[in-house]
Amino acid sequence: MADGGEPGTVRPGGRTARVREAVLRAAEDALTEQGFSGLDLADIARRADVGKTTVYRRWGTVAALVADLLQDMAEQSAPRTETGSLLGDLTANALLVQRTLTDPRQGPLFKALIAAATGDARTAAALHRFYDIRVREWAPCVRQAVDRGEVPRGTDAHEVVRAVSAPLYYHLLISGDRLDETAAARAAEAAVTAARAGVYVTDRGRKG
Amino acid sequence: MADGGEPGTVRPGGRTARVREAVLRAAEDALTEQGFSGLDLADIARRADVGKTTVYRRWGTVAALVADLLQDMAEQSAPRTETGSLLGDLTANALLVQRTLTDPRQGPLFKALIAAATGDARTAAALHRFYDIRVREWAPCVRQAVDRGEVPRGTDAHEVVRAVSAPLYYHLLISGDRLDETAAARAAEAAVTAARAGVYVTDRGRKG
DNA sequence: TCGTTAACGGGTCTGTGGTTCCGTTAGCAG
DNA sequence: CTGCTAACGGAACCACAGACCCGTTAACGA
Repeated sequence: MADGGEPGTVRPGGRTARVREAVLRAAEDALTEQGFSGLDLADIARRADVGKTTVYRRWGTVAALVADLLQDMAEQSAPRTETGSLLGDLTANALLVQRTLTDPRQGPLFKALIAAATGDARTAAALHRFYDIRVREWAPCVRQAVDRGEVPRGTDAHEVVRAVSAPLYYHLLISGDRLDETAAARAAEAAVTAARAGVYVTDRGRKG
Repeated sequence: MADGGEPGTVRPGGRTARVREAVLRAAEDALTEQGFSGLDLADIARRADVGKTTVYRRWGTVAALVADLLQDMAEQSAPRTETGSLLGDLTANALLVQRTLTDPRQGPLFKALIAAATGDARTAAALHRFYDIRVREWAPCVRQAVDRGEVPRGTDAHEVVRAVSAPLYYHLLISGDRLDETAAARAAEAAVTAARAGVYVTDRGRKG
C-alpha cells in the first residue's frame, strides 16, 4: 500500500519515460491526422509500439492524454524576438502564431487540442495554462513599451498579447477566412493602436 | 428509380418536418449537455422520441446532423440595435455576443459547435456560413460610420465586426479568462479605435 | 550484482454505438 | 376517399473500443 498513486510516479526513469515520450508523440500524430473525435487509444498504442493496456492504465481517458500532451508542449518554449518597437515585436508574435496555425502539421494539431478542451474541464485547464505561459513570454515587450512611453501606464500586458492572437484564432476556428501575413500584420497593428489609445489600461476611471 | 436522392426531399411536409424539428432540438440539447464528443445518435433519437434508424438514415453522421443544425440556426436571426454611433452599435454587438457565450445553455452549445467544426469540412463550412450571415447583419453599422466620416473610406466592414467578436471567442475557447461586460466593452472599443486609425482599410498602399 | 516489485504487454471478454432488415404509418396525388 | 409508396420505427445483428487478467520485463535501491 501507499505506493504514491498514479502509475509512472515511483519509477519514472528508463522505460517509463521512453513509453511516455513515444505515446505523446503518437498522440500528437493521431490528433494531427484524425482530429480529436477520430481518436482511439488502441491506434495510439499501435503507433507508439506500446501495449494498449499501458495507455489505458497510465492515462485512462483521451482527455487526460491530451492534457498531458499540453503540459509536455508547454514545457518546451520558443524564444522571443526583440525589435525595439512594440509594433515590431507584436508583428513578430503575430507572424509566429500565423505560421504555426497555417502549418500543415501544427494547424490541425492546435485545432484538435482546442476542440478537446471544449469538452473536458481538465483539458481546458491544461490548455489555459499552455497559453498563459506563451502569453507570459511575450508580455515583457508590452511592459518595455510602457517604459518607453509608447503606451500608457497601467496597460494590461497580457491582454495586449492576447489581443494579437485573438483575430488569428477567430479566422482559424470560426470565420474560416484566409490566414496570411496580411491578417497577422493587421492583428498586430490593431492591438498596438488600441493599446496606445489606452483601451487596455485596467484601472481606468480611478484616476480621473 | 430517380426518386430525387436524400430522404425527406419527396414528402417534406407533416411528419417528416416534425421529425426534423424534434431531432434538431434534441441534438441541440445533447450538444449543450454532453458536448460534441459525448454525442450519440441513439441518445438523440431517444430524446426526440424518434427511431434511431431515422436519425441514421436522414443524417448518417454526427457531423452532418450538426451541419444541418447550424443551417437551421442560421435561418432564425436576431435583429440589430442602432444607437447612432459606431462605438454604441459595436458595444451592443459585443454585449450580445458576450451574453450569448456566457449563457448557461448557449455557451456550451457554441463551444460544441465549434469543436465539431474543427474535425469535419462540411460542418466547418456550415459554421462559416452561419457566422458570415451574422457578420453580414451587423456590417451596415460600420458602413454608416464610414458615411458619417467616423472611420476612413475603404474600411472592411466585415473585418471590423469580426474584430469585435474575436477577443470574446478567444476568452471562451483558449485563455479561459472571465467573459464579462468589461471584456465586451473593451473588445468594441479596441475595434473602433483600430477602425478609426484605418487599420481595417483594405486597399492601403494603392492610393499613396 | 541481485532481489523486489513497478510498470509493461499480449490475449480475452464485454458493453455499446452503428448498421441492416422488414413490417407499419402516413404524406400526397388522383 | 383511396392507393401508392416515402418515410418512420422496433428489434436483431455486428464490429470494435474499452476493461480486465495475469505472465513478463526491467527500474532502482542495497
